Amino acid sequence: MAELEYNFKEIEKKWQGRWAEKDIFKTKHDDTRKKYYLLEMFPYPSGRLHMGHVRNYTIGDLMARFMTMKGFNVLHPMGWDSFGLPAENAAIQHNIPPYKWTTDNINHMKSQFAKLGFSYDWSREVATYKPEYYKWNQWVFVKMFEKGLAYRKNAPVNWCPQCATVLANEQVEDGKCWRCKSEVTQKELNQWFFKITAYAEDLLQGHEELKDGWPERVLTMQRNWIGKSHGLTINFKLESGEDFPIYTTRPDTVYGVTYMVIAPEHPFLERIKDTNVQDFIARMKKQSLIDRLAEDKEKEGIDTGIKVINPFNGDKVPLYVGNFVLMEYGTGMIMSVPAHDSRDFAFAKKYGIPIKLVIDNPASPIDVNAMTDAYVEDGINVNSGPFTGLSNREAIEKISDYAEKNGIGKRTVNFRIKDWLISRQRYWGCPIPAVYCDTCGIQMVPEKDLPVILPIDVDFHGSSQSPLASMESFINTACPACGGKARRETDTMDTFVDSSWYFAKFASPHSKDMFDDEVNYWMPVDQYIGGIEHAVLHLLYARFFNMVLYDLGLIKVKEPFTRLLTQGMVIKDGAKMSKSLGNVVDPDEIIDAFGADTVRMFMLFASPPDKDLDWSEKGVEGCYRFIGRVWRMVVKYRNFITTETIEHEKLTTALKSLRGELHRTVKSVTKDISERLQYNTAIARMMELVNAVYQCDEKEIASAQGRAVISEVLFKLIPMLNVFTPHVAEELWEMIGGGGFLYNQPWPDFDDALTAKEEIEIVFQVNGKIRSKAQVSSSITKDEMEEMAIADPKISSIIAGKEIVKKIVIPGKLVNIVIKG
RNA sequence: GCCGAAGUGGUGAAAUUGGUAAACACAGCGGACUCAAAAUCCGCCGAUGGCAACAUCUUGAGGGUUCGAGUCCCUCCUUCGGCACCA
Repeated sequence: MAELEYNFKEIEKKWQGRWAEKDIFKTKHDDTRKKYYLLEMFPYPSGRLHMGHVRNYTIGDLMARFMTMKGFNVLHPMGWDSFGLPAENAAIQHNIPPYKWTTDNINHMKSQFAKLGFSYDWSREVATYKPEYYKWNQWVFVKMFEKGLAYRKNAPVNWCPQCATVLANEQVEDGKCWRCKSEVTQKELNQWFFKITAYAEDLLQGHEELKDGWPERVLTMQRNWIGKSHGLTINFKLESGEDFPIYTTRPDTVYGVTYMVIAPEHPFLERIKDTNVQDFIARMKKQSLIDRLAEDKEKEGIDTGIKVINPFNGDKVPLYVGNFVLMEYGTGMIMSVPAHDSRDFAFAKKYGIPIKLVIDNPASPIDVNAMTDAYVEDGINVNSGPFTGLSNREAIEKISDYAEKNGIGKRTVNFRIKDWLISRQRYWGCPIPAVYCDTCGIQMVPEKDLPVILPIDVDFHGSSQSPLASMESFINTACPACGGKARRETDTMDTFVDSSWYFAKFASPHSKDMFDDEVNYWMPVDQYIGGIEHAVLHLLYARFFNMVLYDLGLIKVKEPFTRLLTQGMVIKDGAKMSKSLGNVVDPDEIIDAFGADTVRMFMLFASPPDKDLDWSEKGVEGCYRFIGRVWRMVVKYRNFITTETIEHEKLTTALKSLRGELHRTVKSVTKDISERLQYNTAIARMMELVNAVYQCDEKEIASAQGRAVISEVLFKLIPMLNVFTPHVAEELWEMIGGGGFLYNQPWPDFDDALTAKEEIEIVFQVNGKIRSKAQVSSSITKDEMEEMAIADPKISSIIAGKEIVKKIVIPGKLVNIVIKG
């Protein structure tokens, strides 16, 4: 009997070998079936898979196998986000060249993928560190440069001292570097940017298309990040007559302006000679932006002595320099209305600036001298010239109309999102294809000379500096325009550029050009799966990049990801598994102890995919037990397999009920997977079915009709198991003589007529409280239910002598009798 | 402050359209098998009271709508996530 033990090691090896041998996961264009592109976010090849990866890819594999069984032509590729800083750190610390370190890691992780039995089409593998891939980063970069979407500018940028490179705004979290968590500082540097702001409106509009398929919270995070606001730019004037434009979202308060504030970095301030003011500006500029904007930071300012004229009422108000005004937002200058803005109120109190009420509370009039904070609610305009008496909501529109008609203002839309800083002072990334010539200035490398190859034989000498920066053989080149001496850009691209289009490359991985026609057969990705942490990073960048590719005519869809599933984290002892906390569980160890099928099932059973999952070794054991229970059941009944047809009406009650359970299980498992994305309950339903088989009398199952029923059970249950535990499912399929790869079998169907229970339990309530229950035939009528309720001894004793107000009968569920007194 | 998600047994969690709260599993307890243990199979398992039948209570708190609320509405509390001197 030894060969009939559940030996997961042998089984998993056997089927992984057969799948590979027959190359069954390879995908081709096929017009006879509907396409389905399923993608999980590709990993950074850090060396080993962690549980988060296992969870992500297990969910993806389930959906890929399910859609395949449902008859779709499924694209399910995998690749490597293989540029990035950890490779350089390994090089510096252990003197391993980044290329070798990365390649070794890819090979190791690929073997781990194989051990998990994922259904990837490896013939489409893509790795971003390969010249044939990153050539197209450079090619698109050149196109973007030509369109003004890639540009170089001097700007204050985020600098991570630990990583020795600049960072995009999206990569600074809470003032800290997203990768190494060290404090980010500000530096004024000449850097390359992608003009994502040009697509701010499109990125926002695109949400309309995504709102059914994406989690609400991801859309919200992106909306907040894009930060669209509607307002009015008002041309205040200096006494000299010069324009002094400011942006406000509260034009209704313009009659209440009592001072103006300007950012310390504003070039306007160069004209001020006053040494006190210049000292203040110098001091403010020294504070990093992060310090200045810290939450509890005291607002500081100084009067410049300059007066600004309000175009609405002619008021002359003082101009202050203030540390809280941002140069990058609006015009870098603001109007201040202390009566109706808390920050302005505090500042005015501190510097003794007058406060002027222009919006009153209609419910309880405000005494401006008694105010302890600004009045920021809606109200009625007062002291507002011709606009006095309007509701402030109305005043916003009327004042804006007036400003536009009289040339003193213009309705303006502002966005908080800033351009994407993409240059990195690092070695292990895609070279930026720019050349600097003293005569011709910035030049792009011509298309015929692409790719600019990143040299891989480099020596770090233990230094944290990028070796490119001092590599003369790389730097020295000829100017593409004049042929004279020129120098290459030594910065590389943010690795988020690499991952902004890989999903499209999977669709035509071997094309000579960036893509071939296949890209538009497969795109968009129908279902994308990955972590929530990319909500405003990768998921925003990729949408932007895809829109650029759309405008270049390379891709026919504007939005690359139709549906998005953000899977939860893997938690142990109340915290995310991480090396620093020491609560990491190595997937390899668990696979060795229980098998890949068990690990996969646990990942799907312990919680719904979008919620966090609590790691529990006991829970893993439970899944292992369930697989064993199925195994023993199949071994026990495998000799009963028959092709005899079932005569349903002739079945015994027990067999009828088992068969009903089977069809109900298929129905709910199908729905849980395809509609509800709730794999934990799908597994629970299968457990119930297996429990029902164990509950069924063996002699009944051994009967002729019993054999037919158990055959049906096995021939439907095992294909369902395939998407959760593919190795053992294939083995059991072979055991019952299923034939062919289970991977290629159709998903089991069910007969809806058989899903109805013959006998159901109904409840009898009095005033909504359950007082009695009864087993009845499912064909019972409403009238019969009502009669039964009244006749029920418990019910009748409760309602005896009471007035019945009404009776509510819910067919197949309950009877509720409402009584008085 | 603004926006979003969540709060259910000892634990992970179910409850699909407002209709039997706690499915399924983990842990625990008991039984069968065994010389014994493991494995396996079977049973019990929200709280309180009761020998029991049973009764009462129970989905963060308090109100409301309804014959009936975990689910809908209002107020509040807590936790997590995002944005935040953005004018």
